[in-house]
Amino acid sequence: MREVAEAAGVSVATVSLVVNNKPDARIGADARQRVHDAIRALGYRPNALAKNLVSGGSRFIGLVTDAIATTPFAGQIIHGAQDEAWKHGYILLIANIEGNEEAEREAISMMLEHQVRGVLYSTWYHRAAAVPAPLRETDVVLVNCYSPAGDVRAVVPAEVQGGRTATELLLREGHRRIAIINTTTPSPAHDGRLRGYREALEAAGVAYDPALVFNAQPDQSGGYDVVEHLLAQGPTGVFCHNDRVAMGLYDGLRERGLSIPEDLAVVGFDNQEVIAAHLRPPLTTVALPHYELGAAGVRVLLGVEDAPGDGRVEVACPAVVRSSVGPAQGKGAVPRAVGLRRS
Amino acid sequence: MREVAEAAGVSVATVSLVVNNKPDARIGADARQRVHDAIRALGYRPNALAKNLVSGGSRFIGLVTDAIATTPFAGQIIHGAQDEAWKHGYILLIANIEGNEEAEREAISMMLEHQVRGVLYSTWYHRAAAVPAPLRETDVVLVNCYSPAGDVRAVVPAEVQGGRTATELLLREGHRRIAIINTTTPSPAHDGRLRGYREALEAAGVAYDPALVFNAQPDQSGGYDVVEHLLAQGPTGVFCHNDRVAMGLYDGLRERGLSIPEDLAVVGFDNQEVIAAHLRPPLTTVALPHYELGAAGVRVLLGVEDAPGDGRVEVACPAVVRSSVGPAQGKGAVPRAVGLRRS
DNA sequence: ACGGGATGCTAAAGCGTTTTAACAGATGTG
DNA sequence: CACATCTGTTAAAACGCTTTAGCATCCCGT
Repeated sequence: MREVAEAAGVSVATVSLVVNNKPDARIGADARQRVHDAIRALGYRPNALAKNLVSGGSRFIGLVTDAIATTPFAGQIIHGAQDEAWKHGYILLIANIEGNEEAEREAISMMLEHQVRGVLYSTWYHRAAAVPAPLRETDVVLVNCYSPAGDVRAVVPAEVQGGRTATELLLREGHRRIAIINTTTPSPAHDGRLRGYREALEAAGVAYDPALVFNAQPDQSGGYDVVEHLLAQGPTGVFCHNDRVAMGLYDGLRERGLSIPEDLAVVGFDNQEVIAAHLRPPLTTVALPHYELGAAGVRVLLGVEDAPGDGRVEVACPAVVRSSVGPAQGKGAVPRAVGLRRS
Repeated sequence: MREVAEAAGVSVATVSLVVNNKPDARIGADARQRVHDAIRALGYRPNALAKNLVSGGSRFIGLVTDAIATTPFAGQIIHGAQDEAWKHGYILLIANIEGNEEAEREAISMMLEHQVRGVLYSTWYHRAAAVPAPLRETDVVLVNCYSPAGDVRAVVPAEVQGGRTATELLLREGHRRIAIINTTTPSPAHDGRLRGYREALEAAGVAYDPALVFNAQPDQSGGYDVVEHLLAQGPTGVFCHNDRVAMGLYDGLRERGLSIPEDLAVVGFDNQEVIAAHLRPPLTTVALPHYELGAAGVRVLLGVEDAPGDGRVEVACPAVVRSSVGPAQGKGAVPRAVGLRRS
């Protein structure tokens, strides 16, 4: 910068003024021009480090994730956060602490030392999370998790709305005997989606039948193993806890010569691209809004979007309609294959 | 820091010396203790920004990716890079430019302005890439892509070794009539894997039969659509360009009542967890070492691991054995289902 | 008792910016 | 023509730290 100043025959103060294009700076057109020329000639780049030092704060936002690795989802949270941060002139500092307490401490320290504007603390599946104490020193917002004490702002998926949406996908095609394959353990997803399921049923005037509620491991084998019991209840539609369960279900159904959606309409959850979009038939599902979660996280952090009174913002889980749901046929009992195709 | 100095009754210089634990600094035990106490009492944290300013460089490594979004893979590259960077005391600055030229320019500028130690430029699939000019101002290493001019260090997957490995997986179970379902367009993956396939065949003394080489869209539908032609050639094993093609193949085979691996042994490529691990039967495949690519990228950048003469390091693609490959049975023609199961 | 080497600590410069107060010169005003 | 105002520019302090040269002390050997 000093060099630029010399080359342009002005002071560094002037250079700073023109570089930052200060609105109330009175700089002559010619001087301004000379500075620009000098900058170009010398290939000058401002030093962001110094800039931050003097301004007292940085344009960094920290993102700590508990398992960027384990799941394709984490990538979307990062992506959403990164896009949104970028939009506001911020840069993401990411740290991924694979459940390692010490790594977590270090990561947080390093972020604090870099004077981050704030940090996003995210988990790869929706759950309660304890906010590490040092984080209290800065602004924090929880992403895809929440503090049971409710004392920290959080951005989470709207599980009950998602459950409702999934169920409505079936209801609106005339299905009345709708099963749900839930997970085995309580969690925001387990409880919320079940609640949404019941709400949708009630709103549609369909009685809730506990016999139609199944619990299974939330993966392919879980979906595969539950088929027998499921079929025994004669549903015409089923809402699976996630796409992988649906994938297992597809296999089980296929082995029995049953076809989707004719014999059984199935709705998944998560919208895990690789699976959902490419199953045969493509799976109708409800998306977990990971990208939005990340983006909303930085908005809340930056105060662009503000959280309601309780500091908890729920992001909608939108329906993704593909081809695994068709109109309800006949009723009860194990349905048989009938014509009527949907594209 | 000044406050700490006052509280401890020493100068800031002393505090600095203590904090950084300088080896050749002569500080009395008592003064050292007082400084530590003061630090604890005041909850002091060094300001990394200032530290970087004075040291002239930062502990940042930039990572620019072309599509963190599009694929679960990118996440692994980030993860590997982040872990390795962390290990060496570096922090990742990530920017994701969805093919947007301007975003790319800005991202690079911002990294340069932050005095990054260097940058990793990565693509989500293995291909040739042009290095943006401004990047020449710093250290760059290409990850999962390469500069055709060969003037920039690059870390890429070992496609031909991968192709060889995949083929050997089949060969070693006695298969001799092995088909390959490749992509339709030339690319490092297309060419390299085919070459590996031929090398493996040759090494095993099996004649190369062009009729066994198929080209298909590299996704489920591609795999599904090619089944007919494939079966017409009566292979006992097939090497698919990727796991999604294998997934489509599974569907086509199942519809024809054929079973895997008894009627046809199949090997995938990529090791896309969600698919490979959960297909029925679980898919034997060859992994694309994304995590390693990211990690090796920072190692090369930091000079911890040095690239060979041509500046190109190839990372091995390891076999991931699951259950879709069994011993070869009978020979030629469309095989019929036979007992012999593998778990 | 005295010079010399350790030992313990500090003053001050410097890193690359931003920002504020102030100055010199030009221009307008009464 | 003297004064107030603008206009264009700059000097200098500040941001929080590192680092080097140097200043006192103190201890030791003689």
